[in-house]
Amino acid sequence: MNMMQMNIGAAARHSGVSAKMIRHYEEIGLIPKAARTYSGYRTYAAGDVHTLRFVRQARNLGFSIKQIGQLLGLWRNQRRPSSKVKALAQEHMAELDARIAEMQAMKRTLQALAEHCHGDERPECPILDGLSAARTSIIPTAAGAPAAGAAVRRSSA
Amino acid sequence: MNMMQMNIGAAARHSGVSAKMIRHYEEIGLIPKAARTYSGYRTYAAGDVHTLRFVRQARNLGFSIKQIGQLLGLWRNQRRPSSKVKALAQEHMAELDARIAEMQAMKRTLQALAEHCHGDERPECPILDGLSAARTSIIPTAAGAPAAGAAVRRSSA
DNA sequence: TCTGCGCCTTCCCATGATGGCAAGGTCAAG
DNA sequence: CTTGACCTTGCCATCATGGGAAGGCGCAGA
Repeated sequence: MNMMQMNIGAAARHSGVSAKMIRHYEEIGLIPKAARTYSGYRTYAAGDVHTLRFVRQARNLGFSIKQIGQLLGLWRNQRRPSSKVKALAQEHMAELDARIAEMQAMKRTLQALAEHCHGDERPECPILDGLSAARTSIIPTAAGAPAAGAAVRRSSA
Repeated sequence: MNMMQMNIGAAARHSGVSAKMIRHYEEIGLIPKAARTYSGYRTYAAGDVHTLRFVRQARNLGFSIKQIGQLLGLWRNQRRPSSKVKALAQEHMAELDARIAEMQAMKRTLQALAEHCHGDERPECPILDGLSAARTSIIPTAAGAPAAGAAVRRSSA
């Protein structure tokens, strides 16, 4: 048995990246096209799985696909300056900070409204009052955030 | 002039919700279908704009469209128990906390890796080393988070 | 050898919230 | 009437991911 070559399912299991996403990453050019068996099956070697693991780790840290593409380029480049990698990481950390700050601002506002809500059978509710208030006061512009319309919203669940 | 009735553009300006999104909200049933002029233009009264403002404030606090639908229902229901509103708010705050914790975990891991990166012209880089490490250690499962594959990712910006 | 099961392939659709563009109708002012 | 601003609908794109269908491949057991 040749453990050095595996099908996409095994590569998915070994890398933690779903087969679905492996195909997707290949399609968008994030990773090189996989070798194929004569009948069309994609085959992966240990090195390919290593790359996939790298991608997954980067996703776990919240890097975008675009950023991961850059990271992969640096990873493969033996003559990269580590300053470029660090810059990429710091840029991403700044994004994280901005999003964290934005969500914390939401949380604070919500908390303030909820604190005064009795939360009983009566209809009076400062939360609804706050939401229907004319003022734009709500959301005090999270420090250096993407202004009005943007916002963070959903994840994936 | 009848300030009580306006076209979608004016409603957008007065509510802070784009015309595009107003149509979208109507289409998905979040808000009732707007009245139309005989030639097909949507018309909005002050009350409609108030509703739109409510929706925007809720979006600004990060509520999902689904949750906003529930909030609107409670808002319109004069016999709502404030406990339901509060529960909705607290549920959302918990989601926010989870996402904040997840991103903070990413930030911490990234920070730890970056701290040891020289960030100069040399290729050695603990950040890349960390990403290519075999360990799954990266991302210490943010408290009560959507496990492995999920994660928070992008906003909009 | 036939059968069946599990894996693989591609292709299309959906999510959530939003923006953009295009083709065409409407309206008010000049 | 023309012009320009505004409206209409409809389709496409984003970002990362999952779901499912329809059909091919490969191996093992009867």
